[in-house]
Amino acid sequence: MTADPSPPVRLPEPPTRPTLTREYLATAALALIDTHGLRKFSMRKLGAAVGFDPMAVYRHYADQEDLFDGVAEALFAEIDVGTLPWDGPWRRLARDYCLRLRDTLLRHPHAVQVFATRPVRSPASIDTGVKMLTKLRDDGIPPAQALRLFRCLREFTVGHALAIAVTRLGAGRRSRRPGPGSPDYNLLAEAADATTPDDHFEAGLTAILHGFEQPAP
Amino acid sequence: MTADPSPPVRLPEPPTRPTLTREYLATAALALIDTHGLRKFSMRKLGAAVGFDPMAVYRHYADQEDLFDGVAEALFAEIDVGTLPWDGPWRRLARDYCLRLRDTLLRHPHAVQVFATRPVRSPASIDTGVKMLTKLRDDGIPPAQALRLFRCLREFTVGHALAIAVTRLGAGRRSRRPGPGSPDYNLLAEAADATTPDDHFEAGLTAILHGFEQPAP
DNA sequence: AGTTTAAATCTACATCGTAGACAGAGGCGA
DNA sequence: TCGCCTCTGTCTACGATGTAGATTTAAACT
Repeated sequence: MTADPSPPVRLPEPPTRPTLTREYLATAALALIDTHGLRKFSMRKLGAAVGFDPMAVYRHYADQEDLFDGVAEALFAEIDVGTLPWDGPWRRLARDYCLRLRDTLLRHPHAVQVFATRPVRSPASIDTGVKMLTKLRDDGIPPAQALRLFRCLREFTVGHALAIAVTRLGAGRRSRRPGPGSPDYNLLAEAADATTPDDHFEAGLTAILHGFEQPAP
Repeated sequence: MTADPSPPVRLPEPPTRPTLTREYLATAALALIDTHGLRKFSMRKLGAAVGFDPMAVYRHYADQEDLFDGVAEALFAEIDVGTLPWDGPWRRLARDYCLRLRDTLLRHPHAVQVFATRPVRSPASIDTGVKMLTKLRDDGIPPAQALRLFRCLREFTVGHALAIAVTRLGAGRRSRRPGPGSPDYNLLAEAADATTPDDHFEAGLTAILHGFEQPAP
């Protein structure tokens, strides 16, 4: 070590900084959003957070909209659709897909609205759609009807995740819920006390899944 | 006119500029968002658009978040729940409520995400909730179960409106859908051609409405 | 009239998204 | 090997933006 004459100090490890990648930037952006919230996120902070120039991101994404598309893609990738029960009955497959989607989104409450506010058209997403429709068709469900079913499931699931994320994050920002005995303790407050904010989700899934059993007349 | 000595000129009509109101600001903000998009909206533009100082808005709303709460409230008011068929069967009432909510949101595609990303806790919204639960309870549905049902309906409806608004606004931003004959014309594209982006909505409502018929065991 | 108070205005600041010019490094044909 | 080209990252710059704070104006009340 001390024998090397020319450089006065050999840094212990040039901390492997090859180049930036779209994928890496997207996941880094997601991590930033997770920890500091969507409101505080900025392109410059992302560049700085990964140890590059604040403007470096623009070499890989045209603008913030483009970056957020990448974040949505990263979220979809996290669902890991490959490990879904593709060989089981289609109803279970669809149900598990929705549960996974919900869990994934709720793991990133600050990023849910990024996912919810854009149509995800990534190849991975399209492939999954094709695979789903193919399976349902093989089980006798016409693709058009299957697509309608999945649109329902997806909109419900995303709407649910968004609602849950938003109430969890915004908790405390507004008035507390009235407790029993308060003049505002109405039927709604009473019912809210008798439920959890999310104990309707699986029932909703079941309802949609069963409502689509019989094909359109 | 000319006899009045003290003011040199009497303006023909002081164009009725009394003071700003929270409500007026909220609807003006909604109008601005409608015409120029949420992205281009700013607090200063709102102040200027209503003919006041750019900073005037902050006298009535603490910050942008607060303003958007007001915008969501204005959207809810536009549903005009008072004219719903409160005397008909509850299923029809709930269905019409969802349809109205969807139509209202889709009339403001740029503002849907403002509505979707906050829990609306306005008095008007709470009153509606109480009225709904009361009606359902009178029809034999336990309030907790009714609340679960309405959460499903609401999340589905908002999720749907958001999805539709987002695809309509973003149309053209990305690759066109592959046409028949293209190598990418897969089962998904085929099914998409056989459906409209929203012809599943009413079926979804029906499914949820029927799935909740039998109370939890 | 004088005083209190709310509403509106003005100034100021840090930050943001993004455009555009510039720099170094690696590849590649000559 | 040389010169060139392209790709990535850097730097500077500009016009907004959200919001804090001091200041003015006008209305309301005593």
